[in-house]
Amino acid sequence: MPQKDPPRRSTVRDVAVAAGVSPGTVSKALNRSGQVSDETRARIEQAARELGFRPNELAKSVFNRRSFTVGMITTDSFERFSVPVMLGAEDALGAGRISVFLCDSRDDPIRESHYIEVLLGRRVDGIIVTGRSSNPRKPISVDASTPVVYALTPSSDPDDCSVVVDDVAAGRLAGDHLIGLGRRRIGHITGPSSFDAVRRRAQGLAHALEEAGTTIAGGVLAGSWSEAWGRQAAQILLRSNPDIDAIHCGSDLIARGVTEALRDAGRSIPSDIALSSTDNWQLIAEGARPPLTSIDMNLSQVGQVAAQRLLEAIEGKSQSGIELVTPTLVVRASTDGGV
Amino acid sequence: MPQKDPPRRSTVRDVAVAAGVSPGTVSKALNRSGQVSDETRARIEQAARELGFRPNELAKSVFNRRSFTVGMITTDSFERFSVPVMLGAEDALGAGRISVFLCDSRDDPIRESHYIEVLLGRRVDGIIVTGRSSNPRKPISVDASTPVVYALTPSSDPDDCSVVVDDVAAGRLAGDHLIGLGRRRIGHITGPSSFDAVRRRAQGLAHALEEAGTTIAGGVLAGSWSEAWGRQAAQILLRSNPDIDAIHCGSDLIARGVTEALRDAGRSIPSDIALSSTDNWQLIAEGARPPLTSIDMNLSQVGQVAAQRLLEAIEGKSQSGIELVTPTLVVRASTDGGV
DNA sequence: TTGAAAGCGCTAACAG
DNA sequence: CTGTTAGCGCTTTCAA
Repeated sequence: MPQKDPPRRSTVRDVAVAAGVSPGTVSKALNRSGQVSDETRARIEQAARELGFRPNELAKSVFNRRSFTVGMITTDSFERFSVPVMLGAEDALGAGRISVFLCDSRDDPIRESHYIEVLLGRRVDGIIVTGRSSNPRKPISVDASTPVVYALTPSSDPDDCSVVVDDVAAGRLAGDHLIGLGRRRIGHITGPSSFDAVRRRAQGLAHALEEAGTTIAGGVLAGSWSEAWGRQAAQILLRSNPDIDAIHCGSDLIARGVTEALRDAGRSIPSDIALSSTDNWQLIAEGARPPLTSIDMNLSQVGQVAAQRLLEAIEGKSQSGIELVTPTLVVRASTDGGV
Repeated sequence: MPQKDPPRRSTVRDVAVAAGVSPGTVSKALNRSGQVSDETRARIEQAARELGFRPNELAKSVFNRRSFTVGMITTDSFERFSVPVMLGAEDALGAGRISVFLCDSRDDPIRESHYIEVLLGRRVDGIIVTGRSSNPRKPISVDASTPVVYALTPSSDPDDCSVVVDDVAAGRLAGDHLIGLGRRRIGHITGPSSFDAVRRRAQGLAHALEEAGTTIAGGVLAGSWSEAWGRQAAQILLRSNPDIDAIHCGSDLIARGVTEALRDAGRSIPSDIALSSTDNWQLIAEGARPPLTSIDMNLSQVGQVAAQRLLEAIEGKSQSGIELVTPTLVVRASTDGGV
């Protein structure tokens, strides 16, 4: 009879003896299953309260073969992008009384597979995989009975279920907005062209401009995600296309750099040049001079939808393919001189 | 005989029949406990591999009364501050093969106590509570057998174990640095004085200046954590103390605002005015013109130490009181004209 | 060296 | 309405 040193908490049996009934009856009373007389139930609940009884969910899980637990693996240390996704997912899952295991793989395949082993050992009901970039990734390998949903970073296997941001729509949204303001000579300064997101956003922007009979002024200026690149690219653009009347940026940080270069060049925002960007990173967008109009990628919605799909898959109704979440335009002073 | 629909994975018993031995022997062989002949062990491992057997940690936990799982509760949605703490903790715990449950209470007491219930039900071995501010908080209520460590935001009960950043040292570090550069007329622009961190940092700065025979020029300018306040306060300071030769800021964002105001005023950094700040938020500090010297609060170390203390408490060696983590100075161009 | 049996904490089936 | 029994998956005495 092994007796361990860890804390011995009160059990169903303890409650049973305290209430003078059998363990089975305690279970029924506390779970409102089966038929128990009000009088007995009251006595049991009383005893449970006095003993500070809290049912052991682990034991239930063993019995139910269901842990009400999911794993969330990120490759990017939950930086700016995956945090909102993760919170959205946690939110949606919490409502279904499911807890989330946090795993930061740091983009290391060894760590990642280690985490997968651990999660499977803990019998998670499913796994959400998230990352930074929207470039597809190799699917993780788990036994077929554990559902997996990819968020933000899709799986390269089209049979998997992925939920990502609609980058084309993001570009188009910005384009339509600037066009709607009457601008026609619109530049685009963005991140490295190795990112699918960069290419798709540019594509969406180009489509919007095409419909208005124009093209991206100066072409797509792809560089890095930094403020420094924003400053530099803005200078290039002002030199090549001095008559430009709007610029759309691939990130808020880039846009910050652009605001500075424009100020240095004596161009005012938005009257001379309207400026929009992507991410809607509040602290950055609102702190800029002027505050930035930005495309919100609705990352927490990505997380919520991913969680939703995972729940469905756990229930046996699994989807496959890539689901797109639509971004939203947030207008601020950098395109809105009116207010 | 309840037969559930959830996936039936292979069990010790399955491996046992496949290998033609008893379950007990499988357990011994796989855990390298007890004595098993090499030949039998090989056969068992072979069978386990073929069946894709993975031990059910939940069942082990029930037996061991130890889940190798901890809960992490944050009040601030894992924003900029608690993310590094959480990652540091996850790192330290992962090494001990402990998984982390993520709980975002959003500063809502109802949600918080709900999460605590859930965590205790899942029989976590311990709980880490973290938040945004360094102001003490009311301790969470759990049964005495579940250890709790507070990170970043200390418990108001001195008998609890808390791990926080040393704000006084942060202020002193900045002061010593600026003094070391030969500056003597040093201003301080910081966040709301309702934050303990704000008051303690100012205090540390003041001490450093005192030792050099000076005081904070213009007094402590306490406002908000925004860039806008940084801009505004810098203007105030330039007016009241035009001969100022250094400014220390309570956050990188505030410092960003200050850089702009100084540029507008035609003061150059660092030759006219040296500028230092707090947080070392890399993206922000490095993107500034010039890049900002900043005090790194070593948040991930806070998380690591908290995890360490929690592990000790789980082993029965619990500490109490507040432990301070020392910040680090990161020098960049805003105080270093030399390079 | 191996197997049989009992138990971790909980629940469901079946009697009474 | 309540108690008994068996079993979730695993481990650990204790015999053989």
